Amino acid sequence: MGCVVAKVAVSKAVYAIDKPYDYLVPAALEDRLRPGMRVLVPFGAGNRGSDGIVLALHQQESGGGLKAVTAALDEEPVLDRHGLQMALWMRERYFCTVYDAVKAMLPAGLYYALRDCVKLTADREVAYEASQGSVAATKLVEMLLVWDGQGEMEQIRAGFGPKDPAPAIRYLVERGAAEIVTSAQRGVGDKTEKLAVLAMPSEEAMALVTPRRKTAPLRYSVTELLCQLGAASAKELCYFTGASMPTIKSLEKSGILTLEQQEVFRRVQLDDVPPKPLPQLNEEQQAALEGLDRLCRAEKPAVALLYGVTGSGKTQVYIRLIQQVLDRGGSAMVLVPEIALTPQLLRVFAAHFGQEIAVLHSSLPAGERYDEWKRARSGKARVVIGTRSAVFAPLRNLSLLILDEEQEGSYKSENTPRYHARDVAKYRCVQENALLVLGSATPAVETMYSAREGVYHQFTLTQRYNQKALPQVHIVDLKEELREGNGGAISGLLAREIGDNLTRGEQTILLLNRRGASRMVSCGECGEVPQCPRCSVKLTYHSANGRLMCHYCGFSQPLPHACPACGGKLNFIGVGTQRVQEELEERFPGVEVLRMDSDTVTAAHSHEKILEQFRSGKAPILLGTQMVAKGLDFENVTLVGVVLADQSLFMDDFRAGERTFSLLTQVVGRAGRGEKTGRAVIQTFTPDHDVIRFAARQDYEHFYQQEIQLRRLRREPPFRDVFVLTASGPEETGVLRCCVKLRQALEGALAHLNQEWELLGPAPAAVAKVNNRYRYRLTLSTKNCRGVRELLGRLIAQAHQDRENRGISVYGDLNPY
DNA sequence: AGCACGCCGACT
DNA sequence: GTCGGCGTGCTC
Repeated sequence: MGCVVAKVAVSKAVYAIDKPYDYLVPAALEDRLRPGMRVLVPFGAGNRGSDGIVLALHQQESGGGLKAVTAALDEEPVLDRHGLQMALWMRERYFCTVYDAVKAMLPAGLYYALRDCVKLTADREVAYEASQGSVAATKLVEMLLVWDGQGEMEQIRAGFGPKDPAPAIRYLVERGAAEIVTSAQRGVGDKTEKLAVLAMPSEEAMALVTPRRKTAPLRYSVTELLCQLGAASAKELCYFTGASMPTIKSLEKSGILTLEQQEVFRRVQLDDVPPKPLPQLNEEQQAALEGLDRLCRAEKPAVALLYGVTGSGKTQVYIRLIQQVLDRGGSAMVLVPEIALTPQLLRVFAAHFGQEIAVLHSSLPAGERYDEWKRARSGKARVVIGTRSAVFAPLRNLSLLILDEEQEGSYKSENTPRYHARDVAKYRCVQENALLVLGSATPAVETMYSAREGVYHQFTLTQRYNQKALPQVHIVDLKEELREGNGGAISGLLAREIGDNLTRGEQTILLLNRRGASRMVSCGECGEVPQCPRCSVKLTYHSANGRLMCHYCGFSQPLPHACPACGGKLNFIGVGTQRVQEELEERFPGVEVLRMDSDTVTAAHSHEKILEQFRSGKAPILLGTQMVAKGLDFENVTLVGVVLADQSLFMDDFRAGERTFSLLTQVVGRAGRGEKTGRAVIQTFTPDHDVIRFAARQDYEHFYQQEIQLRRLRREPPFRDVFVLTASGPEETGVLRCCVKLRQALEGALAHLNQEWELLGPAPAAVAKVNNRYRYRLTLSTKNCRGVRELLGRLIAQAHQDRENRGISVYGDLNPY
């Protein structure tokens, strides 16, 4: 007698034991179940429910000893053959489980939150009867009766406190008084922002929390703040008071506030955008279009670099190219960096493709994201535009994939699976025989290298839009400024230029590198700088809420009145945007300075609103971090100032030069987009640094020449790949021991490797401790090949299973930074 | 990682 | 004599 067996990638299987597990398909599901559908299966000794995805189905003589699939979670496959293949590819390349990859590929709205519940199967008396003999079981019965006979595992754990409820549950289950059920419910996830609204008159609310002000200070502070505001996002409440989500939740339970779903990213209305005729192209653009279109129609997949200086009209080429793809019945995808996905950009595309567009963005509300995903899958939308994760969008007949600003770091995921959208895009284009277009004014060194080597096709746009000259750039030596007694953030020259702009009624953009934008406090007496108790970083001061905060773990505390160590007076150090703003207001009294950084960008004051305010010309100066450098086209901006160019230059990673060059080039290009010629001022402590000089001249060619030589010399990408293995755990010695062991195992295995390699470490990570976990890393530089990936995968799994490594987690990352 | 099975000390 | 401590070993 034959039976159907499903190979399933299981969610609860961690990396070390991740493999396809065989499950019997019950007769009732035999006709319905297909590969790519998610299922609910029992897993582990406790047969707890786990979700999984069917990788394959096959006939087998007997299914002896196999467990059976509990239920199908989908009506239709959520991944096709290519999708499943890609998940397997991601596992090998990014050292994640197959299901981790699957989760990254599916929209959050489709994600099932699995809840284990304990359900009483007997009535009140019988249940009590059965629980006789175990105090804990009796307590559990009482708890469950209060909750109408059923309770979630989380609730029960909370109710039991430090005691483990598992034995009590087993006790009842064995006696047939209860059962464990796993329910799959579409989870909304915590991605969407919750809006807290005061649920009663403020006097009443305050009366409720005031008596316990001493014992529950956070509840008090949150309520107090909410009374003032009436409504605020839960995130903001936490930010300003230092509370965390449980506090808010408990206030909700007490009926003091209610939580409502709020859309983080308002779905941009694209219905009312008037259609536009196709853009006219100049000769260069036309040549690029024709070349790209030829590649797109070719039998074989290809990669092309569209290298065009800022303002050379890459977008027009994209639009024409997409139109031709649509005319042939294909579909296309445009990926942009996180910060570049603005309503303006969406409108440009909507003007040409209208309802054919689906927008996929990680901060879209889960429901809408799911809708857009479905529109793409059904073929209703044939142009997907989105950020990193949109690379997985279920488009059919994909024939063109555009990665704009391909050098941007936001294409690399910093969480499991640590994929790079460029790599995934490349893989996908090969799978589906599509053309991959990498667009950039400052391509990643690896990309340009491939283009020069003839691996990628290259198309170049050299002419700036309406033939505008590049801005005049001045480099200011801040050492010189210091010698002349100006220790402020704004040099004499920059101040004069700003002054000129003010009198002329023209606008100025000032950029502060994020790394330098943090502001710390330091004791004037003993020099102490308050540090995060859980992480090895200094706390940074946020004036918006008057607190010292940790950017790594979210810890925060009110700014102390005096030094906690010696009682001395605290001074502010570091040049933050706030500090520059103050300095500007001093120098130019009465002039409005718009500030844009992660502090000022909140639910109420979005990115877009600030930019709109600036665009309308109300404020003469816009000051901000990286976000001001990207894709802003303002007619009236004639001056760009880089307050401090050095910060990103002296990081200890090989991409520092490339990133600095790209950032400076982009921001300098922001000056003079309109009729008037622009100027730029770059302030730096290292005015002779080549990267800064090349960027000032917008000279990518020489920057590239120098950088590629350096990379060759140092054996960095593209000549080799970098694998970083990071171990983290609560005890430093254990983590270190784990790394040393890993290193030894690696060295042994690498000895037989038939290619060059170099192994560094263990060394503490740049931030050695995060959330009370110490982090050490090994760095292996060698050419990325299957052998190395398999070796590393094996070693990570091994480390995971090592008894000595309890509590330590190890992960691998390919070409991080 | 979880979770069960299994073998030793503090209580009814 | 049992409840419950945490030391090994497996997960279809």
